[in-house]
Amino acid sequence: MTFELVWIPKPYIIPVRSFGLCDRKRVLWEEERYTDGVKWKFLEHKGPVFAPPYDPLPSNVKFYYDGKHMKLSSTAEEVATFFAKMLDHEYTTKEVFRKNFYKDWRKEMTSEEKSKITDLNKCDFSEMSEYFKAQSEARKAMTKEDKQKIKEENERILQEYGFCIMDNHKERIANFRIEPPGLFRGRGDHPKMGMLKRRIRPEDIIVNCSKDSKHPKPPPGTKWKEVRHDNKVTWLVSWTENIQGSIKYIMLNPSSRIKGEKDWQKYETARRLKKCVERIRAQYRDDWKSKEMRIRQRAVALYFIDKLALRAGNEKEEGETADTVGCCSLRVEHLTLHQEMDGQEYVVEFDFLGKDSIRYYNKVPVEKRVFKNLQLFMEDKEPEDDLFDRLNTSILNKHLQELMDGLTAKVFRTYNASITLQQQLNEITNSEDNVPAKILSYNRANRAVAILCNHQRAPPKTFEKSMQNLQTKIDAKKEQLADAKRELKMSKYLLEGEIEEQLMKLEVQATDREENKQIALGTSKLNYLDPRISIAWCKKFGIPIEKIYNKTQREKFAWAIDMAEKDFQF
DNA sequence: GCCTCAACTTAGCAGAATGCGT
DNA sequence: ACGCATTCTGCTAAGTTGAGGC
Repeated sequence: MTFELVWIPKPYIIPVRSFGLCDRKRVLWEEERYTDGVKWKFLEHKGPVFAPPYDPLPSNVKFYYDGKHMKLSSTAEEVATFFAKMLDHEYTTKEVFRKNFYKDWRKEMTSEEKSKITDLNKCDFSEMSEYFKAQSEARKAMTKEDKQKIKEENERILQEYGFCIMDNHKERIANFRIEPPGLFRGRGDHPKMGMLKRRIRPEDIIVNCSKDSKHPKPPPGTKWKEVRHDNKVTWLVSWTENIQGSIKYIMLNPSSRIKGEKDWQKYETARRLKKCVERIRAQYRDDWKSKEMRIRQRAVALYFIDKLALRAGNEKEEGETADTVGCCSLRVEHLTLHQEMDGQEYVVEFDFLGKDSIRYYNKVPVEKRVFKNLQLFMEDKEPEDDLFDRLNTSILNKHLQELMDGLTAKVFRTYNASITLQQQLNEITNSEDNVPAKILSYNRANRAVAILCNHQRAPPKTFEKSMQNLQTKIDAKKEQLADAKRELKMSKYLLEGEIEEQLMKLEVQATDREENKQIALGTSKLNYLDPRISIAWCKKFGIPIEKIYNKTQREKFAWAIDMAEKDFQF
């Protein structure tokens, strides 16, 4: 997969090799393409910003064990403060959380502390907790000047550590701050919740930069674990985290050339799928009849991935993470088959926890053949058995690769999300509508995608109240309109028109908010919807892009803003 | 064919920043 | 200008993918 044109983002330093086309307003330059997985030729940065060292509690803030004051060693105290800061959270009451915390906390105690502290239930962190609450209040109540000082200091750190130079471009770094120590809280029912996430030191850090760059310096008196010069990868800094033993990275911001180009490429792959998706669908439908079990399973799984936008579903190590599944890892217990339901034939009821332990619940009528296959796959199995016992993501992706270059399971999610947005926009946008009504249409199209991808959120805590407030405003506006109609003034019609428009705007807002109660639009907007669709739509209907994308999003999608014309179709 | 691991994308949430009505 | 509501941003967990070792 190569692209002749390379998009060059704005903050470039020296436009080397800008001999290519810079046609009209597009900012497309022809630049040397790297081959063999080379990601850059020059990379210079200042290294990470470490978490501030532990600041011990003032002596009047006490910890009590079994009702008696006990002075903790600095190390044990630090870990205790992590717990104290979470005291108001429900999960500090969970058995698993407490058990994991206690086990890891003990490791940080002196032998004396270990012998004294033998029961977490006898530990009283409440004074510590109150202290932190007071601190947080004090921070909120700071004077403007003090707040301004902190802001300026943060800005200074950002300017110093938040940027790097990669191949003539000054680029923003995404996460240049090292994750501070604390207690791990996974999502959902995580077996490792409460474990101590340890402090990262310079000795844990691998720095990646180019040989000919000014290397980042470790803090005085420390050393990096390693400095390497691997230009086949995009990260600047990495370290191994102690909870799962996985590697964490510092990488570039989504606004960077390297991320933007990858994003562009992702959508181009999805557009190539568009050209052959009907062929692929015909194929998997045909495969439902295969005499080989593995092929039938593959075909039904692919059908789910395509129709329901399920994730691939890798196997996970039991006991290491929350019990969640995707398509290939579905178990018999996650499906219920209904020969007939609510007047529909062959209904499959899905109920499982997906990524981030978000529940997927759906009732879907399927083709008779799919239904019969599912019955076959579930025959003689226990609820906890795999539905697709002859399939995994590796087999599936190898098959997909044969169907189309660059095709993997996740491309279907991107494709179906983007094509849905495009179709919805084409269908429901009314060119006669005013701007707020058009934006409601846009949000509805976006919502259709979020529902497809099962992007949920907890309803905002203030939801009911905010709906009420809005309704109050609407009522007031209606009254105002009635008043205006009663009055006989020169400016009557002008005024009426204005109020009607304001009322309409409020009503649209109320509809939008209500429909969005449990739906999260952000994820699909950021990761699944080809931004060129939205930008073209804005241009076509005269909607300012700012109404659709905020500043961060406009930076991330700079490539698309540069290249999409009003007639772009996904 | 497994399995493991590195590298990268995708995800929801909490707290900070901003906006808006009074 | 102030206080609350809303939006934005940062954070980091949790996925997917492909390569490489046996």
